[in-house]
Amino acid sequence: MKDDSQNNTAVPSDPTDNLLGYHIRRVSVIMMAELVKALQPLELRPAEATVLIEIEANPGITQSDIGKILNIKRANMAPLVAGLIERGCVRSSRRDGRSLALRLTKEGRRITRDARDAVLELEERFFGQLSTEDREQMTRNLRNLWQEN
Amino acid sequence: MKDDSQNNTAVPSDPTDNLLGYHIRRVSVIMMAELVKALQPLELRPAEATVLIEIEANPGITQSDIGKILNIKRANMAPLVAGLIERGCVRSSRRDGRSLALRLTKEGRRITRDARDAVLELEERFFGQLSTEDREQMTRNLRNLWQEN
DNA sequence: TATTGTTATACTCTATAACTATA
DNA sequence: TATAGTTATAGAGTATAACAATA
Repeated sequence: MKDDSQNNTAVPSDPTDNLLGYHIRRVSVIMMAELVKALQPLELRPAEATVLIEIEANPGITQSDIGKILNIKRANMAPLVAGLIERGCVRSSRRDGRSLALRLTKEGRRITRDARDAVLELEERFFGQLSTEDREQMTRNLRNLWQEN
Repeated sequence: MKDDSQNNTAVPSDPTDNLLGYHIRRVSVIMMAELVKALQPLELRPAEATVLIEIEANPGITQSDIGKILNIKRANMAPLVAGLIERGCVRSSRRDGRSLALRLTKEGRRITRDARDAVLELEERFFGQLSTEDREQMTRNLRNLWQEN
């Protein structure tokens, strides 16, 4: 009944319909655009917000370790962190002669709380329609996929 | 037993662990990089391959309609299609004074077949570890998410 | 020798604006 | 007036290379 191999209606065929990768990409693009908008009032970009949240959860973490965790290159971490320091959100101290340990300032904690609220609100708005089971299963599967590849 | 709210081990906490959006993003980035590599031998970029596959499935489709379906702006479709025509993969004919109807050439059909093979091979390599049920459920959920947002 | 941080820079992708021609 | 296509261009994100300082 659902066989449309001899489909002669005017409905255009959609060769991407069964490609999981295609749908991941489309969701990712829309979601990132929404995230940019959600963080705009805080004057934070997604990478900056994620770095702040990572520092908050791991005070004293090294700049290079954050880059490794979040897959941000050293060369791109430098100006990003410099901006956060200049804005008074982060302070850095020498861990040894090379590494910089990062911590949030009071202002940094405030803006990080707002950023996390914005992220969680977007998560709910975007994925709230999914059942808890579907959501947990997708989270588990996707986490495994990127951590293994 | 699994409560680590009083965790005092050296394992760094991971504030992104439960964020579905974060995992979608990480998977998307890795997957797109793999797709770029998989299409490199054909000298196609992901957008070009997707456009070819769309034309193959809908011969005579309009350049602007492809852009609408794949979310590619007119201004970016123009040089993309021009390149495919110059390479002898696509031919365009006037549908009316404004619109261009696109079709694959013989060479275009060959390279499109190779591109689709590469895409499907990557899908299997990347998502093959998922159970059929999980894969279908993710596909369904993600398709709904981007088509509704 | 390898690692950390920094700077400069190039490349890709995507977005906007302006224009022509046609519906 | 709105749509289709084109061109030029700007911006964001990410990549590489080279360098200094330190382990």
